[in-house]
Amino acid sequence: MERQSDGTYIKKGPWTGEEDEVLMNYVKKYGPKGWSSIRSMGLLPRTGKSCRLRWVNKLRPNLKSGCKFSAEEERVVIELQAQYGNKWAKIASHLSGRTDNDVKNFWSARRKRLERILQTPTSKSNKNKGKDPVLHEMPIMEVTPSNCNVPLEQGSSSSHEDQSRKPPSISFSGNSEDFRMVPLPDLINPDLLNLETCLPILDIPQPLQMIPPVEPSMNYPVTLLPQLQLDLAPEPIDINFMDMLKHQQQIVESEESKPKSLTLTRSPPSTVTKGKAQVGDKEDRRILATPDSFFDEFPTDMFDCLEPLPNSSEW
DNA sequence: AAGACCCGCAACCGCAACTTG
DNA sequence: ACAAGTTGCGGTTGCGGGTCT
Repeated sequence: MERQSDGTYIKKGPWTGEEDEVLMNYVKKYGPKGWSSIRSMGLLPRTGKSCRLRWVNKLRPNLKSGCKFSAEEERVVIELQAQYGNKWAKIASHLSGRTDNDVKNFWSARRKRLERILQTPTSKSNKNKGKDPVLHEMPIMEVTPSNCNVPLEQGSSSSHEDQSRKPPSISFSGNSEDFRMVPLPDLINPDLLNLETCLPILDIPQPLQMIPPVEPSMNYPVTLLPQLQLDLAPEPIDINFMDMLKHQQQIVESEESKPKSLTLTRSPPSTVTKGKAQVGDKEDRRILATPDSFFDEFPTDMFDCLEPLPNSSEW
């Protein structure tokens, strides 16, 4: 309780069931408005702000409170965050049953996880060995916005302009000395965290997963990151981000157990592609890894079986 | 068993935008 | 036009539960 200058008290902290009930009754009677009058009417010793927040975040009907974000919701948040920035209310409006607070908390938790994973050196990772022994040191895949197919609103991020001038860059290798470590500030850049949206191959709709693994000798020029080749294996893919990271880590570890000469860089041109993909220099090979170029390499009719994504009103 | 640490979540705070008199 | 009140939003913090040492 906090005493106000007018002698009244304002309660803060967790809400009780009784308070919730009073608030529900108020909304039933007067609608979700006039929040300040709840206190002035003497119904609750809470500020109007507090009442509104409680209603919006916990008492509103059709909320998915306590329910973890699904892979699809995660994907939507990531795409919309890239598009709108930290406009949590706007993003939440695309997700039924989610509040801006939910989205905000989800995003910050996700960012913290990534920062930890991408930043933590092997020696420190022992702390987590009980929780997740698979995650020791992650190779960094740096993906710039220019190779993401996420539509960007004008002015949504000032950093995009600079980054778009750089060539698309994906640095990935099984040899630790080949890892390109990205400074933390870059990692925090949300655009660089959008691995799912930057690598839509990992978000393969179900029918596509039925496609058999691609052989390097096939006629279709295919440009795959090494882990993506493995990802095309018949087993189902969980696009949950943490699972994806674990999956990549397992691949890295299995590759590391092979002779040193076998690195995780993509296969030599002669074994990978033909046509425009048949290039040798580092930079061109990076460009080949963009999502667009990846799909461009498939026969145009192979996506006929895919259902279009539902629009946001259907979510 | 106890303390340290980590993590998710609920709630608060400050500010900006909007509304009303 | 302006001030006061209200609402909405994004950032931050503190608490409680779970896990590890």
